[in-house]
This record gives sequence, C-alpha cells and structure tokens, in this order.
Amino acid sequence: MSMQSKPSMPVIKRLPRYYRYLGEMENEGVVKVSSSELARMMGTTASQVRQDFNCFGGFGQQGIGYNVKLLREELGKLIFSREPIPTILIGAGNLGHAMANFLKKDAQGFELLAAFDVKPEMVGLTLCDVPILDTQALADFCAEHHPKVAVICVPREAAMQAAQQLIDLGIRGFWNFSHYDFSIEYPDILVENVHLGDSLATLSYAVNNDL
Amino acid sequence: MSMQSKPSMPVIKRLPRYYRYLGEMENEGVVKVSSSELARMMGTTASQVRQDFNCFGGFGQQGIGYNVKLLREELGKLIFSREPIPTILIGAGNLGHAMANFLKKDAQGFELLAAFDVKPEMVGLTLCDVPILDTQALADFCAEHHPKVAVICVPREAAMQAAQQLIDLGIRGFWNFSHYDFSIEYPDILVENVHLGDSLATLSYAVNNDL
DNA sequence: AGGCAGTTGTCAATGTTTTAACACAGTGGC
DNA sequence: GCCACTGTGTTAAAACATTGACAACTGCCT
Repeated sequence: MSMQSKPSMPVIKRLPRYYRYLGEMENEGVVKVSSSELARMMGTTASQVRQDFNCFGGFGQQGIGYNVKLLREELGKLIFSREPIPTILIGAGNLGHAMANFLKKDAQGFELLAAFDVKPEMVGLTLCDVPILDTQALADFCAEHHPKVAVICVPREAAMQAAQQLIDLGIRGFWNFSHYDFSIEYPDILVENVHLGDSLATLSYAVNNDL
Repeated sequence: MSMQSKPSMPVIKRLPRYYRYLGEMENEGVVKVSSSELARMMGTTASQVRQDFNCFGGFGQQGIGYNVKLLREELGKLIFSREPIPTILIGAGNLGHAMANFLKKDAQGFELLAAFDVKPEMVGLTLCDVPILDTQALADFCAEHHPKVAVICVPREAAMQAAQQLIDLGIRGFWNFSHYDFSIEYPDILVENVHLGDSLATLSYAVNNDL
C-alpha cells in the first residue's frame, strides 16, 4: 500500500473510464473484479491496470481481486471533490444548450449556476433551470457566487476576448469547446479542451488512410 | 525528403492542430513559419515539429522554414479526402442538433446526408437542411446513399442496439458521443470517441488536485 | 495440513515518444 | 565568391509509458 509515483497524464486520463466501467458493473450487481477482467474491458493489459491503481496506493486485495464498490468509491474520491464545483456557462447557443443539459442531467461533480450570452433575446430566459444572464453582469455575478469553472461555448474570437476577464474573476478551470487555446497564453490555469473539429479531422484521417 | 516512418498516433492527433494554426496564420497573411514558432504555438519543441512533418516527407526548405500555404495544403491532403465523406447522424436530440449544426457550418470533409431518430414527433422535421427520418428507414436509406460515417448522439443503450446494424449497413467510421465503446466489441471499425463525461471528470481531477 | 489455482503489488525489461545534437542547405552582406 | 546566420532533415540520446515476470498472499480442494 505504498504510493508508487505521481500519476502521469495517461494514467489520469484512464481513471474516468475505469470509474465508468465500475459504475456499470455495480449496476449489474457485480461484487468483485480482477485486473485481467478490467484489462479486457479497457482494451489493455492486466499489468497496466494494476500499475495504474498502484499510483494511488493499490485498492485491491492480494489473492482476491478488487471490490467493485470500494474501488469505484476510491476512484470517485480522487476524481471528484466533496462539494460539486460551482460552474458557469459562457455562450447559450446550440452547443451551450446541449452542454447545460449534459451538466445538469448526465454529469457529476459540477453545479451549473448560470449561463451568459451577449444576445439580448437570450437574456432573461432559463436553460435547464438556470438563468441566462447578460455578459455585462458577469463581474457582479462572479463577485457574489465565486464560480470556479467556466464552460466555453462561444466562437474563437469571443473566447479570446473573455479569457483575461474570466481569469481575473477567479475562474481556474475551463472546459473549452472553442478553437481558442487558453493554455498557450495563460499557463497557470487548468484547461480541458474538447476540440470537436480536431476530433473529426482525426476521424477523417483514419477513414482516409484506413487505419 | 524521405518518408521516415509510419506516423504514430500522437503525431496523427497533432496534425489537425497544426492544420488549424496554419489556417489562422494564412488568414492573417503570414507567408512563412519556422518550426520553433510552430512549436511555441503548439506548446512543444521545434524538434518535435520537424520530426512530425518528416513522417510525411518533410515539407520545409532548409535555411528558410515552411511555407504556410503549402504546408497547410499538404496537411489538408493527408487529413481530408478529395470528396467529403457521406455521413449520417443518429439521434436528433439536444446534442444531435448541436453536432448537425457543427458538421454543416464549422467542419470540413464531411457531408451530412440525413438524421435519424426514434421519436415520432421528430420524424419529418428538418435539421440544418437535412431531413430527420425514422430509424426504421435506416436500412433503405443506407442501401441507396451508402454513408460511410455515423455520428452517434444517442444514449448508451440505443448505441449498443444500433451498433451491429450500422456496421452491417456498411458504416466504417463512428464519431461517438455515447458512453458505449464500439471499439471493444467490433475491432474492424474506426471510432473517434468524444466522451464528454470522461473529459469533465479529467477536468474535475485537475481542479481537485491542482495540477 | 499442504499443494494448487488465481490474484495483487512491485520491480525489471521492453517499447515508444520526445528531446537534443549536428551536418548540411539556403540567404544576405560585403 | 566567401562568411556568418538561420533553420531544416536526420540520427542519437533521454525520458516516458507499457508490458512481463515473480514473490507474496488467499481460498479451496484433497
């Protein structure tokens, strides 16, 4: 039970998937699981599974395997905070709607407080039970509610403009759907990019080159 | 100008980003660029940039750098096919709407032919100029139009059910937003996963652990 | 009780990706 | 024309990630 080494990015990126599979198993009533079975689901080796968990101190029992419920709880503690992270949405367009929906219904660990948009006809409406506010009101809102994460669903130009303000207002984390790369210009923040265009392009490459 | 070695996955994943940056530069009228400048934008080293391009034969000129327009064109040829890939959308819900929009307006290399949904009230409507059809009509539609890629915007259970049928109907590539992992059960297809939940969880881990 | 089959934690070996180093090509000043 | 300067293509080294191997442990069967 010794913390082996600081988890590397590939390990961290696998955690949510372990967590997801374990959730499915728990729903199906599975009690214990072996590293080799998890490996089969993940498409990797048992060795990697064990080593991944060992970065965090190893949650298994020798000779037995891993307790599904316990392991999931431990991973949950690593991934999610005790309190949901207060979050705002920038850009209540098509994509913004879908992501608000996702945050409210399918995601855990985040609490959507409000959405912001520049379009006057949007302001005043609600989106999944949260108000759509004018971007003008952003500073006041943040001063009062201290959101920690912003979901960026505006085009590149708007994201560029908003970046400095959001950081100044105390936002530390970004779930970024825009084509603007925050991390380049502001190194001290946490950005999770979802570059849909890049993802599609990768698929295109794969289809083209028959990978 | 010698093809060095088969490009590895990390290289391929970087190509769309190079392509994106080069597009921005071209718009700004930049004519030439050096590997070190590209490296600064990408957040990596000049060495990596040069090596990445060399997988495909090296598009630069010694002593000069890279011609922005030329390099972008070459990368474009690698990533995209001559003809847009005929594509269908499965699931015309909130997310499906956003992705149809994205495919039509922001993406290149794909042509959205139709959307499919099981909800009767959806069927018959249009979505970004393409018809929303009943899932029942899927087989006939594919027989006639031969789509090559499907965008999966339905929940896990529906994706599981649809998987075999879509593959049988000749779909080779999937842009998958569901929590169902195609690649595990069907190895001979091309899947680009966009696991929004996993992405959010990664952000949560980062915020929690202050990475 | 003892051996066997199954499983984890851990360390070593292997494979892959990134970074560094350097020879060589082109450009511009003189 | 020659020399310094810039910057690529390419090879080698370093860093990193995955896989293999094995001791330690458990439960079960005889």
